[in-house]
Amino acid sequence: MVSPVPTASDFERMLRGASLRVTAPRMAVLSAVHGHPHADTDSIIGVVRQNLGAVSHQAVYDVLRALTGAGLLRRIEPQGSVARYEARVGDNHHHVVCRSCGAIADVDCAVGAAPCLDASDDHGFVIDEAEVIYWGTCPECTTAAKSS
Amino acid sequence: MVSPVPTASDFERMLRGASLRVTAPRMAVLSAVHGHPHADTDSIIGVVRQNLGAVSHQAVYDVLRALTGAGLLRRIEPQGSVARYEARVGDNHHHVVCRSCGAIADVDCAVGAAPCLDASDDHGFVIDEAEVIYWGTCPECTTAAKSS
DNA sequence: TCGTTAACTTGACTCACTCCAGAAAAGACG
DNA sequence: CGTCTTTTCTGGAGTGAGTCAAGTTAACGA
Repeated sequence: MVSPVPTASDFERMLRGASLRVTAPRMAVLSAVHGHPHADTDSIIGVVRQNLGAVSHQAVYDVLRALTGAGLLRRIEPQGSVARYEARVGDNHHHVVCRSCGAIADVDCAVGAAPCLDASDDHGFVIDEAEVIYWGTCPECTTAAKSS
Repeated sequence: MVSPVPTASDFERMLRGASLRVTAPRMAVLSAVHGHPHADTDSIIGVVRQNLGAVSHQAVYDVLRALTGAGLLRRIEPQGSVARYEARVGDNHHHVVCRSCGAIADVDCAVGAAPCLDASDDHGFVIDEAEVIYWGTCPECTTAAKSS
């Protein structure tokens, strides 16, 4: 794992490690996602443009797909929400989603280290990943609901 | 639980039980979803039209939403797929999705009865449901990959 | 420095899904 | 059974995330 706040050269190293060309849009996207976990594509475009000026939305979509494919980012899309991206990859962690405000938080896996990778092995599928989404209410919304 | 192959009167009972009016489109949608688990909206529209003749897509969307809200259907939408509906509700079960062909199968929960409802209780969220999606390769695609 | 090839720009387009207003049907009540 | 109220259905237009395609630009290895 790189340092908690990766620098430009960290990003560059990541890109080269994945045999991807190092370009300004890619650096900016990588940085934006590291700085704004669980951001949707639109927010990322916003952040990237703040840093770089004009970047086409298409470029951001391409970069996000390339980085996701290379394993540098992870794409999550809870029901009823648009696609979101996060930079925490490689560790098997999951998410809690607030039903009322859509907030997302990371949760480490409950059942040990590589926990939920065993289904009751049905149907002959070869399972390589288990994705868990917890649905609930975040502290803010819980408080708001109580006081009403 | 009703019989494995619910009849029209079962559907009617379900609708009335949910204080929903009994209409032909609703019956047809309910029957279509029971007969085609994990079908997407478009397929459902197709099946409904085969049985009823002309039905607006809007009606089907409305019905699906009403039935989902009433708890008679469950909506699932794995990443990269459009919304799908299934009739198995009430029991906490999960899904395996094939990465290559998108096939979906039901899986009972691995870790006991109401299993994964405990996250490592982070962030003060009040969790009411855990949704698990297993990603992997279905038997057909596994075979196809091996023989290539 | 040059050529190759991947990456970016622009702009049109697709497709699932939603919104709206009016017409029709279902259920309740006398 | 007939009328009234409420809910649902129809048809058509609209929205918005995401994609496709063609052409230009820039990264990087030789």
